[in-house]
Amino acid sequence: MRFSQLLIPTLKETPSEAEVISHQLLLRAGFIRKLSSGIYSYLPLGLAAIRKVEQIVRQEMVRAGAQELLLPMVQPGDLWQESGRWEKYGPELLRFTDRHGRESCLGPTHEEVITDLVRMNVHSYRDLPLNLFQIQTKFRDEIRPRFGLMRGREFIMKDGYSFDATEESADKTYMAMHQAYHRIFTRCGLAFRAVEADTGTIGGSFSHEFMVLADTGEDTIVICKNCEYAANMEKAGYREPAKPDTVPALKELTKVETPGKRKVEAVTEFLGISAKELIKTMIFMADEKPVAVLLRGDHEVQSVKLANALGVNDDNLRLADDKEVFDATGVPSGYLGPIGLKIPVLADLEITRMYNFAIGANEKNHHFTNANLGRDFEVKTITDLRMVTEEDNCPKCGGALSLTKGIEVGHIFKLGTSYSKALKATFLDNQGEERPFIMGCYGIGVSRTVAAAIEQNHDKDGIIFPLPITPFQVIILNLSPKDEEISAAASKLYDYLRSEGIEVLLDDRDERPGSKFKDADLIGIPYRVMVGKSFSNEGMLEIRTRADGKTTTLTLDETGPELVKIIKEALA
RNA sequence: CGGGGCGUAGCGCAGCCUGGUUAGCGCGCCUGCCUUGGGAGCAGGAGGCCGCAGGUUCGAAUCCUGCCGCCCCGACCA
Repeated sequence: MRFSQLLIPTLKETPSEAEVISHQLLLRAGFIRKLSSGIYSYLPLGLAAIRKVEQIVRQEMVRAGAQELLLPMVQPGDLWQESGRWEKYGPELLRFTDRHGRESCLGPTHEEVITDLVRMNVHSYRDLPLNLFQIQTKFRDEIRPRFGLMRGREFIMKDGYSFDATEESADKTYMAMHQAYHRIFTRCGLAFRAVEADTGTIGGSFSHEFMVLADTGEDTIVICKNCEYAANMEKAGYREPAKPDTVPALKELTKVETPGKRKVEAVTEFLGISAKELIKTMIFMADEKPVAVLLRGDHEVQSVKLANALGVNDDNLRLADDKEVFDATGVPSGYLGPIGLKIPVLADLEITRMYNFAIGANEKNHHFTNANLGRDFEVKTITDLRMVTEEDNCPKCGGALSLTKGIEVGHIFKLGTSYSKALKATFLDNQGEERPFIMGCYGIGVSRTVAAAIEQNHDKDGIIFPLPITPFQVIILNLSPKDEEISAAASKLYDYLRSEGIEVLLDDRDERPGSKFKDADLIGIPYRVMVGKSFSNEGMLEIRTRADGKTTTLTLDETGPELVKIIKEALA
């Protein structure tokens, strides 16, 4: 394509609305434009990058045995009523009524539709397993869209759904998808980790998130520095340290006055102890009923772990406010402790390794010191309820853990039979018995992947596209469009590369060289060829790689084949 | 939804506090000259319902009220 004919509205300045780097660069490089909050138009370059990712996704899905179809975006409310999600899904589901008064919605995901399709058309184990996917624009009325393509309301997603007859087969499918995802993100040239994710209240057996490692990621993930272990915070475990051989002597429980000392920091400072020698008592409202949670002073609650321990939905769990705390315990917050508490109490595992610790006395302005579990109070439910820290060790190998940020670009999920049961989607097995399909679902945020790639690959001058997902592989800069000799050389190279199947952009604009260099860097095309002065003087062209700025000087006849060679090798 | 911030030319901003002629600046855009290896220079030019609607005032971009939009922080997710 010729630059002069493409819509590439680059910007010299950064629009103030863009906070993260991918958003800024996508805007500046003329890849996207915002229409409305969380809704973007994809301009030619942006679309080209998206298509590249789509193509990789498509190839790997098909390679893994999935087949592509395309499902409707507008979906009848009835189906969602049937699955029970019309009520459950919440305001993220954009609902509307059509002219006949039928309730409808824009598809944020397609479990209902695909399950309906399969239940109507697949009836025998002989037709299984079945793995279907689509690449489509999704709409989720996000509470807060942000970061450009990273979290839009409208976004392009690959969603796949599998149907198996047996657990073994379903697990095999899951593994195949796990591998396919691995290949996809590797091919996209991204640094990523597959992390274990929480399966939530749906109760599926396993789930992995594919996270691109980037500082601007919205999620914190835990990775082992030593082995392959990786998990998100909701799921991350740790290796329990060995119990000390000898239990220290239990000291006498003592009530001390701690006037006005409510926060962990204030209490520990006042008592002259560390936060590791104090147990804090937090009150949560679970389904609007109060529960107390015991944690070591310096630890933080992991709400999903807590929700799972309580058997409630994460959405229905929140920290109690001061009034609720007082109503539930009769004690103002800040002086709570497990001794004599009338509401259900859960404790984090860590407290079983603590002795002679401080706790609230359930009395205003008082705490206990030298409290001990078992002697002074009992807790029925003791389990892992906290955020993992970098002080913890890997649950798999015992190595050091590190917390890093990631962008979730893919999520695979073994669903089991929750949807097939709800929608009565069944088949006959080889014994003639009716069984619900065992399902899995597999998502990839395609537009988000492009944003994530940019987060991971850029410098002060702009984007540095990985070759597999770049909108163009080569950009030729005609530095003197008015010079016939130079223009002819640029065109010749352009034609040659195109005939070799190379995706090439020819900057034929009547602009000064400086602007062309800047735009080429900004757009991030991996290889740049300069045709200018050195061609008219010495008959030489320069190839420059965007990533490292290295240049090679070659003749016109050498340049084309050299580029073809480099690109073919890099993509092999 | 809770908290914070912002709406002035395509983009980035000043002006607003302390109302007063024709609303500025940089970039971009158009024309001409000139220039051509890292966003040149000169000259000329186009482009604004100052987010919208009310109100106060002789007079509102500026003060007041309401609404709308956008961005950031939290809970959600590909």
